[in-house]
Formats: sequence, C-alpha cells, structure tokens
Amino acid sequence: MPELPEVETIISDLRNEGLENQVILKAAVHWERSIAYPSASEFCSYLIDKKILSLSRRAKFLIFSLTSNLFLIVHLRMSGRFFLSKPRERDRHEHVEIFFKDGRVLYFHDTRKFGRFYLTSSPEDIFSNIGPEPLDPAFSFKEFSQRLLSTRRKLKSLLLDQNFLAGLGNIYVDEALWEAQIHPERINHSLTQEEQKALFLAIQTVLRQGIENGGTSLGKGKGNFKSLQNPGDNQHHLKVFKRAGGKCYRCRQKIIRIITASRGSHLCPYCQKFTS
DNA sequence: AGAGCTGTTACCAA
DNA sequence: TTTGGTAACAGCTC
Repeated sequence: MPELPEVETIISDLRNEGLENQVILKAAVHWERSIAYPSASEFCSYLIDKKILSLSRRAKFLIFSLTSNLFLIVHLRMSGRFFLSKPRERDRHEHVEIFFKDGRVLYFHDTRKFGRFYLTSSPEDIFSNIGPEPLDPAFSFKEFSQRLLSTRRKLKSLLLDQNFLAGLGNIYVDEALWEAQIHPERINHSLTQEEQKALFLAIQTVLRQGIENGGTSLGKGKGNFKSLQNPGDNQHHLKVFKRAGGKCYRCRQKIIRIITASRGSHLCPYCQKFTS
C-alpha cells in the first residue's frame, strides 16, 4: 500500500487543500489502537486549538508540524487513507476524526487497522533508525555504495528495510530491480560498481515516476491506495509488479513471480539473471 | 463456502 | 546477523 510516492502524493494533496494554517477544533478516536502514542484521550486533548504549521514526509510517515512544538506523525501501513470533507456520517472504518475550525473534517479510514498515529514533541525518536531519503539531493552514490557493503543480505529484503533506505515497499523495489536488471536474490555486496550505479539511479527513477503519476492505485477495494478521493495513475506504468505471466517490455520473455524474504517478487528471469 | 492472498512492520526464534 | 514465521486486521480473489 502506501510507499514513498503515495505518501508524497497525499502530503501534496493535503497542502493543495489548504490544510496548512488550519486550526484544530477537536479530535475523536473510535479505535484506540490507531493511536500508538500517547493515550487516545491525551491525544484528543493535546490536539485542541493546535494549528498545522506545515506538512511534510519522512520515509512513509506523514508529518503534521503543529504549534506548541508538537508533531502529529502518521504511518498508513497497509490500508490507511485520508478523506477531507464537510462533516458527514462516519464510515465504520474511519477510526480517527480531526475537526478543523474552518468546518472541514479529516477522516482517517483504515480497514485493516494497522495504521498508527503518534503525537510527540520529539519526532527524532521515531526516525532515529530510518535510513536516508533516496530522493534527497544530499543522498549520494558514494553513500549508497558504502551502505551496500555494510551487510550481507538479499537485495529484496535489504531494499525493503527502512533502516537501510527510506520509503521503498514491495512495488517500487520490484520496479527498481527490473529497471536496474538485477535479480532480487542477489547479495548486496556482490554487485559490481556498474550494477550499484544502475540500482542507485533506478531507485530514484521509479520513485520520481511514481510521484509524477500521483502514486500507484491497484485493485478496486476500499483499502487500496487513493490520495483523498483520487486514484493515482502509476499502475499503468508498472513494468513488472503484478504482471506475472505478461511479457517483459524489454525482452518479451515471460514475467514470473517468486517468493523471497516472505514477499512476492516479480521479475523477468531473462533480464534479471541470478548470478552469485 | 473456504482457503489463501495482500501494497507494512514489529517481534521472536533459530 | 540474518532469515523465516507469526501476528496485528479485514477484505478481495479464486
């Protein structure tokens, strides 16, 4: 579900909706475990009268910077979504409501209930172990290359690891590995310099493309990604993800799906040959 | 109907 | 240290 491009799209849509500078009237929590910290009642009382100063993203977290040095941090996990509208009847999967003084309500919809809210004055605690931002201009090939030597793991598992690199999930890892023509089960430190460079560039390419296309909206379920009301368009631009059985756009061979690191991986066995 | 799957992550055991 | 299994949930797919 939401990976870096999807979260970036949501942040940008919330900005376009003018959520920055809005003041919170009150909040309501209908599934207490949606609030990771503090307690649901403290969460609600702390939010009253706080203003949203800015909206940003770190890894797959949404960050609402508030007055009084508070930060509302949200991770959507598998099925979290936001809706912003006039007050209306709450859907059974809308577990958190934030009411604004301009009359609108931000509804947090999460069918699988894995999404989490954190309200804290020390956001660095949440991000302390998260890896670098792949689209940060300060993130260099040199740093990526050095990090690739720091461990010994299958690339699929390593790239999914938020402590290694922030923001990638199953879709964009598979897309990046196809783009770079590297098998997901290759061990990180076995990559040639050329392969490292190709992967570094491919990660940025697929993430940028995902953002440009407003994220990837797969399937038709209510828990599938949409930013506010709007589906993304990147599902029409995927090269391998969910394309098992289809032809590789590069070599016309058949795309396959394998299980690696307990996750489905989609690849072209001809373009992405396994070599040790 | 029922079993198996899912775009995330934390935790535990080996 | 790394991997694999499981769990947190609900709904979709076959």
